[in-house]
Amino acid sequence: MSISERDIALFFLGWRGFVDTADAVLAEHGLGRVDHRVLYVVVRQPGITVSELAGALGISRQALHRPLSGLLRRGYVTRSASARSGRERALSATAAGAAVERAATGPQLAQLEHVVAAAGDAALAGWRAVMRGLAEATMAAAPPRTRHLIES
Amino acid sequence: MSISERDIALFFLGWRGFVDTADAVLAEHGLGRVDHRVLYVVVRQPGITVSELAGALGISRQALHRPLSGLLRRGYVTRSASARSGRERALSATAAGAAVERAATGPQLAQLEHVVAAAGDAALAGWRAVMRGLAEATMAAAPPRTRHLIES
DNA sequence: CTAACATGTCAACATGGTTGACATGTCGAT
DNA sequence: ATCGACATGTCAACCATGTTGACATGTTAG
Repeated sequence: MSISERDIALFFLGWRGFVDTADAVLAEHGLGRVDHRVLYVVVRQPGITVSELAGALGISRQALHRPLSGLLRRGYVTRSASARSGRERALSATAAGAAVERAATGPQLAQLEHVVAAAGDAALAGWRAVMRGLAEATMAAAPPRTRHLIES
Repeated sequence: MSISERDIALFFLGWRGFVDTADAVLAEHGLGRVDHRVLYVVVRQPGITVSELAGALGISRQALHRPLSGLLRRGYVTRSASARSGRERALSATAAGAAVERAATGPQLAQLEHVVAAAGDAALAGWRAVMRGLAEATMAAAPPRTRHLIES
């Protein structure tokens, strides 16, 4: 068994199906994909700085500015002084922010559970191994906080 | 073993690593991600119609118009009368179009091969099973030609 | 004190997508 | 033969997400 060109289509279609699941929920809250990604990281890495967050998402600080401002304005994220340094800001999710993140992430987890229930635990292990491998290259250039997202 | 929240991050990072691989090549040719997707499908489904292509990519006919015009102008894709019906157009890739598609897809296949060489064939089988499951929901609403992309 | 650093913010622009509207040509059914 | 449904081409206005470049402000380290 070896790699087929179809695996590329499979990857694309699988990713699309997965993303669509969250999009449906996010639309009800007037949020976009970026907002979901920001909330996802901030919920799991409370106290993360702006630069670290931008690095984890793989976008520039300027690209982060608009969506982050929106989340701050809606009260989903708070920005406070960092404990380490006064020039850094510590970002955290509010209860409301964590709730909306959970609302978007939950269905995705359920979808994965459903698929794995049919495919088996061995399939999940294989899926993780391949995904880890693919993420490696990108991870090397990413800030430390990024790695925390997928490691214990 | 069960689904973890980290699997979502793993999925995102894996997808990003995979897409970045093709992006690097595409940038050298002055093409974008859409162009790659269009070429990928057209190469594998020669004679596909405009509507079918839009459906397979999951975008509107209007969204397809700009990138497709560009690919026609550059001579990567041809548009001819359909054999079935005079109101349909049959899209096909030229030799140049197939070449640039191969240049972008090749490194992605190599990356997958590399990862699977380390993770093992069982991991690949598991990865495919999970991806197939995730693609299912989306596939149901997609045109028949879409399914051909991942089936024999 | 000064230079490096983290941040906030604005502007101009690229890419990829949406909906709506309208014209053209073709096919099928009456 | 006409008429409606269909596939397409194309334009416009707009949205979401990203880029680079520039510049201001406050903070920390040497």
